[in-house]
Amino acid sequence: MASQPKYQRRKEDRPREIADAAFEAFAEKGYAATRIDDVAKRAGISKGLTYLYYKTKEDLFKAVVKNVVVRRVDALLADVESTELSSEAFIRGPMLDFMKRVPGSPIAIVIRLLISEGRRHPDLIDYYYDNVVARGLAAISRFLERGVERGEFRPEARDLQPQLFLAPMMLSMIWRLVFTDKPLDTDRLMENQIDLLLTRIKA
Amino acid sequence: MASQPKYQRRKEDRPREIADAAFEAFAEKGYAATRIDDVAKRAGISKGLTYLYYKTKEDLFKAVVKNVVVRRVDALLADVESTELSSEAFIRGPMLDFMKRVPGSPIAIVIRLLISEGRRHPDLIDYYYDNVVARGLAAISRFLERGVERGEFRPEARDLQPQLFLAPMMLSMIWRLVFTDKPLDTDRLMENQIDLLLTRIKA
DNA sequence: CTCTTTACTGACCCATGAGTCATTAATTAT
DNA sequence: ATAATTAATGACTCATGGGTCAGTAAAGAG
Repeated sequence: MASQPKYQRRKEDRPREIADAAFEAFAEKGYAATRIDDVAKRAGISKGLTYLYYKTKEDLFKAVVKNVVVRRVDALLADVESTELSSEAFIRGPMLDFMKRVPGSPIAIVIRLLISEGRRHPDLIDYYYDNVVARGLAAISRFLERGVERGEFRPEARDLQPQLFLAPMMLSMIWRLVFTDKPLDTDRLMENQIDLLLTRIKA
Repeated sequence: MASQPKYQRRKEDRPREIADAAFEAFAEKGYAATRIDDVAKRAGISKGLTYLYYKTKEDLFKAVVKNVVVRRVDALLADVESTELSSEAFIRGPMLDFMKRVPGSPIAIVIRLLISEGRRHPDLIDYYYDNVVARGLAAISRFLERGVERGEFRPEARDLQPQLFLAPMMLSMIWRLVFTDKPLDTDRLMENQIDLLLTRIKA
């Protein structure tokens, strides 16, 4: 009867596994209510091991945010910028789809964490702003610019605040985070906003 | 040398004083990081007294949310509904002013608390929804209806989701809560949105 | 097969903070 | 005045959970 080993040493994979487990836990309970012991259990390891890879709970928190963010934003932006559609078709198609997806995605959960815990981690806020918000806003601005150059948008499109595109997405996110069971057709909300904006800027 | 009393008994005022102190503390540190002892100090009383009026920290939390909300919303809605302006003038005037004020007001702080802690207090969420969100949305709907009846708005105005008015306010709130120091002309954001909506619905 | 290294465990420590309660003293009743 | 009532205190308890570390065993070297 060959006794199987009590554990395997997997130096390479542990950090990501722990961060994933922590993300799950934070998503469910929030930062403060999450116990390191619980994270460890989810990752299938002992509590002590967590501290080998992350010196404090705060370190772990930061790793989680950066992980989730980095893994997604790059892919998304690249994907979004590589289309050959007309400006209007692009907005009503891929961009709208993207906006509809975000409120139900892990990004929404990261945002909740930032809203609740962000003030105690200013460097995290900066990181998130630089790597997500600023890049997203810049992408929208570039897109509007391109539309004007192509003659698809009126020059006034350049003066539109990119946040006008994101506002209903934001409201949808918060709505779903807070009022999970209250009805709201968030898809229609975003469609309507896109419609408002397009009729304003279309050439 | 008449020794002054060590304290005064003020059964009537304590609950509100404690709730106010707790609101301050929650606003600064968030729910989890706030110590009952700190609340007591702010209120100028002993920790034990807090427990005479609020059985648990959670009770106190609920009282805070209800307090802040109730004290403001009634006044605001009444004020907002008692104007004799034309629909457009009303939107561009009092309503826009109101929207500009909210992101910097205590309401924003309550919303942060609800986003962070709400899931553990479903009855609070319901309370807030019924007393703030639903009433606000209903007010906007009534207002649109009135505009149509008066011939100031096109009938399609009835189909507008009221949330379209609130979306940029929401984004502004979150922006200010999270990215305190990053620039964003939130006032212009709301003006632009109102403008978009008005050109769509004006008769 | 033995030795060294180190990933990993789990029992432990201890600061913290929610909640309690015996005691004190301000107020009210008589 | 004196007694009865109860608002208010503050020292206490006790569970909790972040963080530590001595010891264990898996992997790799020679």
